[in-house]
Amino acid sequence: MTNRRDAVREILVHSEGFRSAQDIYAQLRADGAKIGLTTVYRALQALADNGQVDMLRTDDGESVYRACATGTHHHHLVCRRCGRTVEVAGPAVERWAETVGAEHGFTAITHTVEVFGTCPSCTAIKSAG
Amino acid sequence: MTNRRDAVREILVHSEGFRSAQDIYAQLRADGAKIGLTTVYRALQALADNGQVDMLRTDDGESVYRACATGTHHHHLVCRRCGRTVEVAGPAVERWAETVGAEHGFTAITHTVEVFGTCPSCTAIKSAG
DNA sequence: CCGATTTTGACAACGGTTTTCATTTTAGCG
DNA sequence: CGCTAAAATGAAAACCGTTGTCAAAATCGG
Repeated sequence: MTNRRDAVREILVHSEGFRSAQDIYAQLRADGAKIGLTTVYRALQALADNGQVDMLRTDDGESVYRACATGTHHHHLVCRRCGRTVEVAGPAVERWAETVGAEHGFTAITHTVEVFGTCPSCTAIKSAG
Repeated sequence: MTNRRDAVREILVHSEGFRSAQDIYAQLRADGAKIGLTTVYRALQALADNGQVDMLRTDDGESVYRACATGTHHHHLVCRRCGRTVEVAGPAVERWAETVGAEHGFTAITHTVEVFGTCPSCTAIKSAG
């Protein structure tokens, strides 16, 4: 049943930024849920297939997930210090990706775009410290 | 000594697109080189640290490397079938990234942009087979 | 309640990467 | 050249996130 899957999604919905599978699993167990790591992975995959969560790879190859507002295509602006995430729509990038692909005769264009930066709060902290 | 490291770089310099460590290792061995996988990894890390090669993660978490023409900032259009790579400059994306970052008060903006598609040759193959 | 189907989860397997550590190679020096 | 210290090398083990296996448990349909 989808009990466990909902539990997994709940975690994501109530999370600020991206979470890893292991991370979610740990929190679920800490919350007292009886769930296995395998099921967390399966739930995450199902959710990602459904477009209910976004998935991306961190620089060290770990998959991280985030519940997104809609199934609409969008990108992320992620604070590299606190992990805070803002969803950003980028018609310009979509078009650019399509264009450069087409210019070189490529078809079935997809693209990954992630923007990293330091958010306002963390910028303040940094300059203070 | 940097003998092995040069061998690794040679492979990359003479390669069209991104290559994986294991891939490079296999070619080196096929070429008759006496080199270990460990050394290939170490060479690749050193090269990447030096900025002599670009490194990125594929969607399935594998690290792939490529010798780049210059240290100039650019992106890649990668054929998801044969791995053929085209370097593309994208002033539009650069500006877009800066803009969305700034809009949300983020500083020290960086971005990762990779475009994937099926190259002309592979598109032909696909429709043929 | 009963059997069929799906879901679950402990555990093993997998695959790429990194570490370990003993051996080999190189550099410095007389 | 011979010697020693330091660096590089590579085979194998360790790591770690992820995926597969398979038997047990939950759920559905009748």
